[in-house]
Amino acid sequence: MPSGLGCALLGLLARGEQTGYELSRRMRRPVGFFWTATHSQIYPELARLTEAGLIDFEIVDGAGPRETKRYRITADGIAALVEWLQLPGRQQPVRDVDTLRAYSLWLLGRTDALGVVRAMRRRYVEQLRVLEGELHEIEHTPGAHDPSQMTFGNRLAVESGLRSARAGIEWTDWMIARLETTTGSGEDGPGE
Amino acid sequence: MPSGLGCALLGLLARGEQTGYELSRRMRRPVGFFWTATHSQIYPELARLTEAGLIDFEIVDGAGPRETKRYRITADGIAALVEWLQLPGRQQPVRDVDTLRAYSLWLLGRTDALGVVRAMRRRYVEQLRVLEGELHEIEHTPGAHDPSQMTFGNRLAVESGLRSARAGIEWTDWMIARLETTTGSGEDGPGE
DNA sequence: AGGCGCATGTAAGCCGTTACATGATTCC
DNA sequence: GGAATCATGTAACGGCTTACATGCGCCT
Repeated sequence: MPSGLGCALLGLLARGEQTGYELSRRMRRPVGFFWTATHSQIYPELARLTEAGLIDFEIVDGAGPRETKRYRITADGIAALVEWLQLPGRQQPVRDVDTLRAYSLWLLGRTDALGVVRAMRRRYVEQLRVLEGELHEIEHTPGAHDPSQMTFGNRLAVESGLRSARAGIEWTDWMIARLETTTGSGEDGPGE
Repeated sequence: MPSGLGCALLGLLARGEQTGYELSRRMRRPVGFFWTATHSQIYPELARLTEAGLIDFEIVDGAGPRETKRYRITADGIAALVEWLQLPGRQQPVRDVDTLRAYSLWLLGRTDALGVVRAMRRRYVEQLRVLEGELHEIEHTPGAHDPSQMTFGNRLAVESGLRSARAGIEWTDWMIARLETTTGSGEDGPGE
């Protein structure tokens, strides 16, 4: 069974043939909204998937010191991806830096804490803006409403990101309201 | 500057003295809601933080083949944590398995896709239930409304998790509605 | 007698980040 | 002439997971 990155690459190649370079660009956008990887991870992973028979490639002529390879997913690759989709969902490890920061935010004075939270909010707002642009593009492409078309998969992923970004904005707004209105012990920060 | 795990441990020790074992339990719950780590990661990290002077320990007598150490955060440790809190928020790497799956969900027939999405929904509902229990506990402890008390930090983290879980439920509900109502090409799955 | 909780560590291997390395073509 | 894009790889290092390893005290 391929790794998370392997399945991300299979998911991209299920949409059509692509070179390693094209895959690494698509891993930045749009896949980067929910899974990140750089080319130094992608090229070795493509070699592993090839060895496992889940993808293959043909050499085309390109502009570099090395051969340009155009990758394709194989029937075995499609089967592995479909099998992975249906695996019973084990609890995925969570690593949320913003929440980790919030957990220790009581150590900061009110002014500094507000600064940190407002900076977080700005990032969520920016992310929402970008994803709304993506959704706008997707909604005008054919197949976005047909569950058997790949565009539908793009739409599902964007809808997930939108809801995460909105949840982040609501959360930071809630924190800002708490920090602005509560008086606590009447001081600006932990007692000193 | 300590790693993410290092800052999680500093955040726990800022709340009071603890042994490595106690820290590893607290990393499962409640910190596990937003940052996961096992004891095999925690013990080496505690050694690194000790060497950096951010924490120290005293040996107490315990029940094992090795000495039991009770860790404390130092003044340098508090300073490092406060500095980390205020770092400009660089874009954090995202790795969301559920969204990655949704991205390839168009490969499955409608029935199978619904099964996958309903299983995801069940996990979000369960997580929401657990976090609502946490919130109930926290709200009855003193300091939960005072931004300078550590209980306030606990509350911020739980509020983050609650919003994520609710966003997940909304997202899966939206997908379920789409999969149930749309007819697409009139078939159950990609054309074969 | 066996299992669970307390308590601490090491080792192997994979995953991920950052930096190093090369070289053609195209655009400014 | 220089920067960006196309195109592919390797190396070093640190993070993370899984498994191995030990041993006391308490409860059933």
